[in-house]
Amino acid sequence: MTASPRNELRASPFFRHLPADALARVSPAIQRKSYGRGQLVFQQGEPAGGFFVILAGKVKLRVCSGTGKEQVLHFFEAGDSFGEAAILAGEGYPADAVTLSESRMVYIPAEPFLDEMRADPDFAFLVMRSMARRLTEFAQIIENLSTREVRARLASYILSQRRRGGESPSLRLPVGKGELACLLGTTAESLSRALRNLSEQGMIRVEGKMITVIDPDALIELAED
Amino acid sequence: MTASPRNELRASPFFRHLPADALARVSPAIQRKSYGRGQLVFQQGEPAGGFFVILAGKVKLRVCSGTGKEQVLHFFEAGDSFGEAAILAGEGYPADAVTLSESRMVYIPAEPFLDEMRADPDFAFLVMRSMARRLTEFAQIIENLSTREVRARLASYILSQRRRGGESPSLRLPVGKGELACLLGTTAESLSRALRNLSEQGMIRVEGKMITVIDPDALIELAED
DNA sequence: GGCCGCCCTTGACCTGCATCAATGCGATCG
DNA sequence: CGATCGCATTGATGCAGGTCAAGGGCGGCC
Repeated sequence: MTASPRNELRASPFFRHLPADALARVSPAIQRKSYGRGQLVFQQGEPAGGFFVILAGKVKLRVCSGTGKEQVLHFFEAGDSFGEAAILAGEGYPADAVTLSESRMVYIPAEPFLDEMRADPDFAFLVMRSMARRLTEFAQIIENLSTREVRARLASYILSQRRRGGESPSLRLPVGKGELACLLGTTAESLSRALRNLSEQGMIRVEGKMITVIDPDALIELAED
Repeated sequence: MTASPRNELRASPFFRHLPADALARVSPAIQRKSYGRGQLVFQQGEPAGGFFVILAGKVKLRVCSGTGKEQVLHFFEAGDSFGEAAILAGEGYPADAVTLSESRMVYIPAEPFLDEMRADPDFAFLVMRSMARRLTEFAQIIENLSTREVRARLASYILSQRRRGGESPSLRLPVGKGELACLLGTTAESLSRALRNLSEQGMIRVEGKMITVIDPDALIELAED
């Protein structure tokens, strides 16, 4: 269990590249944390005292309205980190983080993190790049939510997953359909109908969590709206 | 015209704090650019070779769907900078930038910008903070678009503008109502109806671009959804 | 002052999608 | 091996808000 935190940290892109002495500097400050499924890691508005690296499990970042409607911003899995931006903004976490499964993580307090960035420009650039990417990702979400209908968002999501999977025609949904609906800004019911529709049109085949792309060009056209 | 680019740069938060020698280092690389109203500064997907600081004028950052529906991400004005994140992400600009009025700006190429960040950690932190803030702002937009109805988004916008204006009860819209509608993810027609509705409910008073908040508590309740 | 063009408003209509409610269908467990 | 729980599907209905079309106000400009 407490065996080798450092080796585990190496699994995160944020730490993989760190020179050994840097890792040694931050190591003493970090804490290990375990969560059950569906637990709140932090909450929107809570002061951001540190960030998290996932060793095992899945986490969603989400915002909620007063009436309970939920919108997922991002799904994280083992090796990912989240919460860094909140430290830099200095305004409290802008969203909730909730585990989707039993998870183990490390918590890195703000101070050693900021010190390390100051000391190591390459590390700082990595953090910046990751933030900048997230920014373009959020811009994508906004574009999808605001300008596209549900079927188009779904098509766009399927295409993006296919790209990540090396253009292989079939892919496995990383989360349940209810959660996916929250990422796409719709409901489980509407997503179900959209999936059926794309199947009927012969663009995809759906078998549980497996989706096979049959007609990529039709999907692309649909996604363009 | 060419009088004193450096003094003008000082108007930007990004450069105000820079030591004189740093400013001297970047100055030779920058270019001044002028735009008419409604011109495209850069386009979604275009490789990001640099970023912009506005000396005079207004600019909107927006995404568009294939069918032409537009969603504004942010309005920028004199002193603001935009496009930095695209350089760091290294993936091309994630949105369009369009002038809302005649504008003068400076263009700073990526290289001297990156060099300066490497050389000056404080500067790098400023950039990071600004990106992190934009990230929380985008999260807000996503929350609004996805989980709130138009009237609630409008209420939320009015309250945020009131905060910026030092809690003064009356505020002036920085842009036309058509543009504002695009920021709120709706149409000019729907925004018009929402404004009338809030007026009828006695929450605000509307006179052209001037909005007076009459019942802040009601607005707050409405914004919570 | 009067004409024109732009932005805003208002009304009537229509549609995409959320909502509600019921059922299906595996997995897990006693 | 049936009972149960979580998740997914399907159908029926209602509504927020987008779209289309027609004025209305106002400032700029000749």
